[in-house]
Amino acid sequence: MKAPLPASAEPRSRDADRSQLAILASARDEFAQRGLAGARMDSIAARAGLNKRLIYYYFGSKDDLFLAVLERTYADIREAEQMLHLDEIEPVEAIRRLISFTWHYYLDHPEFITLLNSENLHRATHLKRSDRIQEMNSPLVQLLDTVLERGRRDNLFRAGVDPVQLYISIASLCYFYLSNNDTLSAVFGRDLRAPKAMAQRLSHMTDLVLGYVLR
Amino acid sequence: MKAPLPASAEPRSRDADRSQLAILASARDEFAQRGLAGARMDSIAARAGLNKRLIYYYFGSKDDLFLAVLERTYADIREAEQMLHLDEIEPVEAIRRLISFTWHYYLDHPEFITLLNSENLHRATHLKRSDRIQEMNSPLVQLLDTVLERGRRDNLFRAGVDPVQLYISIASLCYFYLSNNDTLSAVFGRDLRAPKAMAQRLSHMTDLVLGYVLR
Amino acid sequence: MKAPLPASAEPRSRDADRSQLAILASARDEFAQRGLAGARMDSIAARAGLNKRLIYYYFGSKDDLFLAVLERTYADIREAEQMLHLDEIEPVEAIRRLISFTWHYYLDHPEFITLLNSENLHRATHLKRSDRIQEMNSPLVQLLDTVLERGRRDNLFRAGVDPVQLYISIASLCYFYLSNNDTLSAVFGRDLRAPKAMAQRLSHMTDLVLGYVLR
Amino acid sequence: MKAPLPASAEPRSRDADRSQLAILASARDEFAQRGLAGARMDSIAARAGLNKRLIYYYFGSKDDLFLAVLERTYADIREAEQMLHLDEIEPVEAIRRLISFTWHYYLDHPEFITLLNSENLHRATHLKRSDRIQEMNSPLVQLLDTVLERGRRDNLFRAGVDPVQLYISIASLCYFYLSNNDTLSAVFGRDLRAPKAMAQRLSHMTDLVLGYVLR
DNA sequence: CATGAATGAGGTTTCATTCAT
DNA sequence: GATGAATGAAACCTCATTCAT
Repeated sequence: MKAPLPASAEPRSRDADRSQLAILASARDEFAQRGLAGARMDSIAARAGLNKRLIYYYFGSKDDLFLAVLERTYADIREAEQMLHLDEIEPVEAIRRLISFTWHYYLDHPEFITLLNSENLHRATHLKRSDRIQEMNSPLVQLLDTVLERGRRDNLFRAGVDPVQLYISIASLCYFYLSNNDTLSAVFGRDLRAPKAMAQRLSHMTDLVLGYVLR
Repeated sequence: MKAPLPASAEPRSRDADRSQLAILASARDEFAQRGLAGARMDSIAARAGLNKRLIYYYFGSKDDLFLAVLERTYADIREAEQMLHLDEIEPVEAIRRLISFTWHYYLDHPEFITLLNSENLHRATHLKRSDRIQEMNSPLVQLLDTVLERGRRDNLFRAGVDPVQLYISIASLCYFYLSNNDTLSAVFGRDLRAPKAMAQRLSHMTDLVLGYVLR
Repeated sequence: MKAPLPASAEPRSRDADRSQLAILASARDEFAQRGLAGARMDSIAARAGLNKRLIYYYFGSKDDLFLAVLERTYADIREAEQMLHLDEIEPVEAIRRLISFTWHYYLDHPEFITLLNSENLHRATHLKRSDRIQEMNSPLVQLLDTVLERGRRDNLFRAGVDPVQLYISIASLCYFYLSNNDTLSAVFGRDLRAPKAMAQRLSHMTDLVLGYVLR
Repeated sequence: MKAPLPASAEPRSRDADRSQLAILASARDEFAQRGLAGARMDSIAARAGLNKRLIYYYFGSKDDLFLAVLERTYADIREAEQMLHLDEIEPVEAIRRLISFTWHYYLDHPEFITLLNSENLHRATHLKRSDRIQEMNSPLVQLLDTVLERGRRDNLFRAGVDPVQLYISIASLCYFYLSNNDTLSAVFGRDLRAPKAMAQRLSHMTDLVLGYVLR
């Protein structure tokens, strides 16, 4: 999950690229762990093993850096989604795969959740400023639409299911359980992160969604 | 939405209770708007119309104040839940009412969402320190269990539904849509807060859950 | 050493006297432990088990309270000195007794040392303001003079010993060892508070002074 | 007396060493004048002509700065002691020189006394944390031992004199008179700082110590 | 490309003291 | 006589950012 970030476009200098990537990676971790206000530019520099001044040289400001991290975060998940190939498998299996993918992606990328929470606390002000905002729209919604359509045509799925709503619901089910795990565990007095609890959750979510879409 | 706590009064009130409540109310708003790290003690004092020193006099520190706000936040929702009386209505209606309540409570109490997000960013460290943590457990889980049981006995509901999982799922569906509304709206390029979208969401969530629990 | 302070002159109210004494005692301990700047009015009130406002009622301000503590501290040692009766014993024994008394008084009253250090840090500004400053002059200097005179007349002691200088020297030897005990122990790497070290110190001081005054 | 550390320079010096020395020098003066609790970081920065933030940049905290000042204070006196060469002169003269040096060092370095008093008020907690504590042990104790041994071999000095005790006693006699000068002057009602009084004191101390060590 | 030095503004917290009863 | 409530000033310390090399 904290694998080296892939290199960007045209390389000017190996060192420059490496430095920028190191900053992005350490910024992602720091913002994810402490939130935007809680993150420290000093910590980001220290984590990256680079001078603080360099962050400003490459990214301009804390907020701009945060946006850069967000953009990369979205790029990463969109890239991972490319591997799903929901259009190549049968509808029920496609639904299962989408739930499983969403679940495991959030699980493997906890920074995704806390970064989005931070951005939502800020009313998406950074994202709205982004030039690449249209690239962030998931192609999965479109794909899910065709999956639902195929399922319905096969008389398996119910009609009238909105793919956007379903996509959001699947995200909801996975996201909330993980994002609120600590408070839920504290309040319920049990460890919702235990392997058994995790398996039960995935199973429940799948039952819930399939119970709904299947006729 | 900020009803339970009375607004701050004229200064020099010499009314300890009123001062504490005013601080709690303004702290709740400030923490909710800016997060724990982003909140400013100065702003909290100003919002409450009281001297900053008084916050420390009554609450000790920023973290202790945050915990006090969390405790009250949980107390508020638990109190609201008392009104639901899920045990007095028929199972399908009870499910509908639970979803509707959850949805509208989050809608009317946006601070609930951001406060919990802040606490989860901090791995529930404040809550774990609370003496009243056991009081935060929702009685709804127990009630939901009896609802499911009644539904099953009437041959309406499927068997084997875990009330904890279902309770979390209903919370998930409502919470995520609202908590991530800004980023979702930005990325999808449409206003998910529009009245029509909101109505569709409530309808979808109800269909989803009922589609699952009904045989 | 922290024995209840003796009651003052005309009693108005038992409670009033008791409160004032409690404040003085707790102030003495707080000032002694933390110095004037380091002492906290809150702590003094808490130690005394009384309301902070009462301190101002009785003593006016932190500095005035400090002076009150100093005055009492001097009064205490002057009172203890009354018991010495140096004029009733033979000269050599009188010298021994004076050294021993000084040593043990400082030992039993560590607050004496730190309070005086605090006042010296402040260039004796409080004492100079005191009305009772003349009462603080030790009668021992006068007594020591007669002791030295008797010793010289008996042909035991050398002539020309200034009683003020000797009085200060005896105080020096006892005071410094105790006041600087912690830094000395740290630097020398040995525990100068150990019983054996303490006994050796008293013995050395006695030898030093007697070695000087005896012909 | 404040010689060793160069005075602060023009701002924007961009000279790390000079800045650190300027901070140390001004911190030494501020701590010496007001004690640890009474010292103000603002004053230290102002005295040094540097930004307050820089103090934290270089020294971390008020307590760490205080320790740095203490370490330098000890280093300074140890360095001065190097010049004494007690092993190169005859025993009686060596004793005289040691007393005179101690007296004049304290006289020229009043900060030495108040800094040590502050550290003793804090039970040597800073020193105990120091890595360089062993460097603070005075080589004079060892030298004094050989002086005493030589004097005894020449049949001049008495036997059985503990060099540690004597070293401490000499320090006591000089230190206390100066450290407690203000309260003593106030109580005795005479100016113990007057040149004549100062000369008498040095003379008395020398007589006292020599009267003891000489057979 | 890279960095150590430096800073102004502002952060949380503390303090002696006063107010109102 | 006694107290809880309240405060303005200032304390220590932190932060994002810029300077100078």
